[in-house]
Amino acid sequence: MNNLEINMENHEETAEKVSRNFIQNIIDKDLEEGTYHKVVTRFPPEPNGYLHIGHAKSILLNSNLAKEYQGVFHLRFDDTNPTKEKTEFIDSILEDVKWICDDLDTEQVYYASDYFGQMYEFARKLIKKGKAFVCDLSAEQMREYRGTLTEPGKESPYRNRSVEENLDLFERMRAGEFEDGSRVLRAKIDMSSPNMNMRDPVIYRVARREHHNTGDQWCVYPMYDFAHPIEDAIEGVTHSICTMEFEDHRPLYNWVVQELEFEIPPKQIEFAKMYLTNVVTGKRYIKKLVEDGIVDGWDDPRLVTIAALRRRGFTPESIRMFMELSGVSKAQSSSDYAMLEYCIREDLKMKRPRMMAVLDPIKLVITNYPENEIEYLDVSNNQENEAMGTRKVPFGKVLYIEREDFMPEPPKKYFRLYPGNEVRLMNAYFVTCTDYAVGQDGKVTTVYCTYDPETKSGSGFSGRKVKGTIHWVCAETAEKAEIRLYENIVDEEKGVYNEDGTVNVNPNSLTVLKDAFIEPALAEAGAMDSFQFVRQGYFIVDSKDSAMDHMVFNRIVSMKSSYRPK
RNA sequence: UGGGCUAUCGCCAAACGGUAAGGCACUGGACUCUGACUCCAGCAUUUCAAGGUUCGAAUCCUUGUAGCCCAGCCA
Repeated sequence: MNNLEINMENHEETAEKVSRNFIQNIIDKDLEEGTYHKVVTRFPPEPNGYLHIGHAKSILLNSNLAKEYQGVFHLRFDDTNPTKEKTEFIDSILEDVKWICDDLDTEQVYYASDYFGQMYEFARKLIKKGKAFVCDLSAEQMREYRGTLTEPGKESPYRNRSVEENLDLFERMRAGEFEDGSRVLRAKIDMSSPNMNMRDPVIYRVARREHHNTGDQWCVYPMYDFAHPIEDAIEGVTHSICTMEFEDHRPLYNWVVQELEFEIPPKQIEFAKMYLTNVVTGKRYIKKLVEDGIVDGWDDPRLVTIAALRRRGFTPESIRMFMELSGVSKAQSSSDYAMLEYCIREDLKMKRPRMMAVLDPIKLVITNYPENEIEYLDVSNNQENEAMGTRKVPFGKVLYIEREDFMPEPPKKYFRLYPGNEVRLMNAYFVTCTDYAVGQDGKVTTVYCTYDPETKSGSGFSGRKVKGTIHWVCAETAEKAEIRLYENIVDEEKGVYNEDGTVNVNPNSLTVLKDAFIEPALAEAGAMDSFQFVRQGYFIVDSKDSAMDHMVFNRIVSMKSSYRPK
């Protein structure tokens, strides 16, 4: 080993020092002190909607932690409230979680509803300990008894029922003897606690609802605060990582864990939710947009549900990278959408082919190019990754170029085509603009040029340089395509709803370009293939319906451009 | 105005009493057969504010200020 290699090694060691987040610090300490010996984490969605980008943070945080500590990660459906839950959502969540962490297998999937029997017994245990009671107060009465944020609550008149009576009543609740809402089981804690969650919280309610998993087996269902710690304990979860709004629930979580005397008590840790700037992440808002028909469904590419991002062309790798770059903390924060775009650009740029497509075409005629001749140029699929090989691209006398790549009267520092200027046609020849034609509407229709055969791409020509390079597509062989440019649908700076109650929708959230042309090689792509359209950004084949006479592409992200006229 | 939590660059986020990492964004410049990519340079004399302790404070103490969460038989 020579000195250089030694230096490199040292360098790598120092560069490896990556900062650890506060959760890793907690786990490190727990392991060191022997509180736990194996890390078990979980992601516990309620199947009442589709997952969005914010959930991806929780999924990845939990699964990565399990991986890092050679532990186990569970996907657990927190399906304790049948009034809101649907199998449609279970299916979508399963699909999305599998997509985000590609190594999830079915053994890691759990259902809270599978523990209903055990939960019922745990509730009885609480009753026997004198720590829970059946309460006959109505919902409104209970609200009155609860007190306010600044005033303590009053104890329920049913609080001191005997253990026997409570056991009997609870049994009859379960047997279906009482109407929905007529009685609940409550934990007996402290009505004067400054923490509202500790004021004798409801832990079981009566609800005659068909459950997607247990059918009509139950008519009493446990509440989150009671069920969750039990679910964690049953599964051996060590670190129950949730979002900040549950911080006030931690004392109750710990109360349940303690009163039920679990051998290895799970520990709840809270972190701040991920918000994205100018994007709707609230589940109820997304739900409303779907229900109101403002978007086409939960996977409409203008949303940031996982399904929508997937359809828009984001890769799981890009989402993972985004979460890694974002970090974890307890401070309320909102990540910049630009960072997500950076991640998908970064992920795609080396691994997807770069092809030519013209989104807003005008014709370019090469006056000195032979009539009816088509030549096939060798073009690299990705100049930065030669392993991606080459392809043949047809070239002829008549081409399409981008409307914005020609200006009759160019502003200063415009490097593209204008009368008298010479530019490179990418992967082909230099052309000089000699003339142009304008249609009745005053818009340019055709640009006339001459080309210089000596300047052919790959010929090594170095006689002169040009400032601009533009892309093109051969008119005779080009295929037609439809391009959809999606923007995130709602501008949250203005709020999701306007004052009159209408949804504040970005009117330009979807732009459809119907007259785009793509090079022939692109026409062979299958649905969900992604490409970089040279100088246009990254696109994904969204639809290739044989009934249509063209392909449909969605834009993932546009490219940066440092040219801004005026 | 009860309780809980948070406050470090436009946006995330490190720093754990020893003299403010990094990424995104942005701005210059170099390179260029993509005005992309890449590269190089610049971007917090200061950590919500004011006091205090200390040789030394983003870190400890005091007093304020601002934001978020909690009064579902939702999760």
